[in-house]
Amino acid sequence: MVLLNPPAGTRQGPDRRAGGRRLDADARRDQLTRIGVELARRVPPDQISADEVARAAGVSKGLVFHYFPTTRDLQVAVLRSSTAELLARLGTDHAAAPSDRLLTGINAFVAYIEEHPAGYLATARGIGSDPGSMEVFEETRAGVVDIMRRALGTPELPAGLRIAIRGWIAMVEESVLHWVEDHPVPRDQLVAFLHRAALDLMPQAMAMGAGTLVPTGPADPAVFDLRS
Amino acid sequence: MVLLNPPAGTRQGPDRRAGGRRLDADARRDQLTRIGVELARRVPPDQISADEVARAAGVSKGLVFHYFPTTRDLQVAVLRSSTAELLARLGTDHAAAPSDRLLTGINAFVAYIEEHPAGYLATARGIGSDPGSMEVFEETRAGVVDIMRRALGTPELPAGLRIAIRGWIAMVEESVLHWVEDHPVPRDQLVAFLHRAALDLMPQAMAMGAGTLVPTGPADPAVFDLRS
DNA sequence: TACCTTCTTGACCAGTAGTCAACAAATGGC
DNA sequence: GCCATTTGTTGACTACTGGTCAAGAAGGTA
Repeated sequence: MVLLNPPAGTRQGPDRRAGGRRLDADARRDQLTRIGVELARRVPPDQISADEVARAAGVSKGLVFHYFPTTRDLQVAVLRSSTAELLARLGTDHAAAPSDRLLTGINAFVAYIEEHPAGYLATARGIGSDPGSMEVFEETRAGVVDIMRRALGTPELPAGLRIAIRGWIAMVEESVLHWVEDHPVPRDQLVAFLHRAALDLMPQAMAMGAGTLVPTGPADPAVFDLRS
Repeated sequence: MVLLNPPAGTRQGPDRRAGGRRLDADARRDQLTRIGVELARRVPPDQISADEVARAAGVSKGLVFHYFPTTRDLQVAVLRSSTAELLARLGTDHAAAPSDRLLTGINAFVAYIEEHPAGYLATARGIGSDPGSMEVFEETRAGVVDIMRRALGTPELPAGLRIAIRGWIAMVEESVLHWVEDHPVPRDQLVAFLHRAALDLMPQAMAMGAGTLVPTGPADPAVFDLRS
């Protein structure tokens, strides 16, 4: 019960555990982040604890707090590292035409979610209210918007188009997350639908804020009535 | 320092604070939930603590834990109570035509977010990874889908259409949350865009899973190339 | 060897979620 | 009016976990 701080010299042997060897700062930080990303496949990112990461790495909890001042910082680093991979996979295929690059991107996104369904669900919805995590979310979504901007070949996006692109990205995310639960329609039809949706929505989105109110093409209210 | 449990009779006076009077179980539970909803306007729902609610209600922390076994249960009750109001506001206007009901619903949603921008952002994205909270999220989204199903006048939705509706809802949410930050386009144009998007997407969605692959209308890949 | 820098440790502390035995306000006979 | 039972309520207590810090070990350098 009486465990007073032993001010000197009561130190046990080296105790070289798995990752316990001395590493330089960057290597250690990377190692801890990697271990966190590993853990995030099983545990939602907002439930990763410094203690857990420390145990998995074979180091002391204090060391983890040395590199990540708060648990949130650790979680944000894990989150950022995870989303970086997704962004990297979406931005390929630079030579093709915009419409084809878009299709490739949608396929890559579906593939990514098929690989880590639980993990992506946790990072997409299990963000929590932490400002740092929300910032990563924002960065990621902005990153996807920027990939689309480059695919479109324009230096900047009109406000209406930017809003529509963000909305469309959310639609893709939600559709795929819901689809992956039980695959109720063929995969290629889902992809085609989302691709087609982008092609249809963007021209109208450009009209937003430009004075003209959705002037292009037909829009028959009756198509929205299944009883007809 | 030595505060041993006084096993008998050391109890101070009645101490009737604001809400400290004896209430029957249902009334007390409702009161605590209401206070939680109040708090949720300032604090993200996943940061509401039993202690805080207890203080605001003028009762002991133990009492809150009597009604809500865990802090999560409290937060989920708050969340559910909040989203119930939103659903109630979206499902009105039963007499109008489907397309008009849709428009009314979009307007109601935009109005709701304009009233509680921070609160909605926190509940939409700050859900966290708690299973209970995710369940409320699912219930809410399913509720909106059902409102649209009734507006369409059909007893059940084809799989492809259900996916598309969920996707469209996510698009509306994301677009409006982004729009409300700085209102870069006129409100009515945003609403018109989202309305038009639904009218355009749903017919194509119905084709999903029905064998035919997006057969209706024009789809020119060139419209997706701003350089043209 | 002595010295310095940098990485690492583990005892400790603080705050908070959750428990529980006891208490008190109503309620219902008698 | 009084006693017994039920049920809402309390607050001291415990357990756990995020975070601190003084001290030490490992490696480099002269």
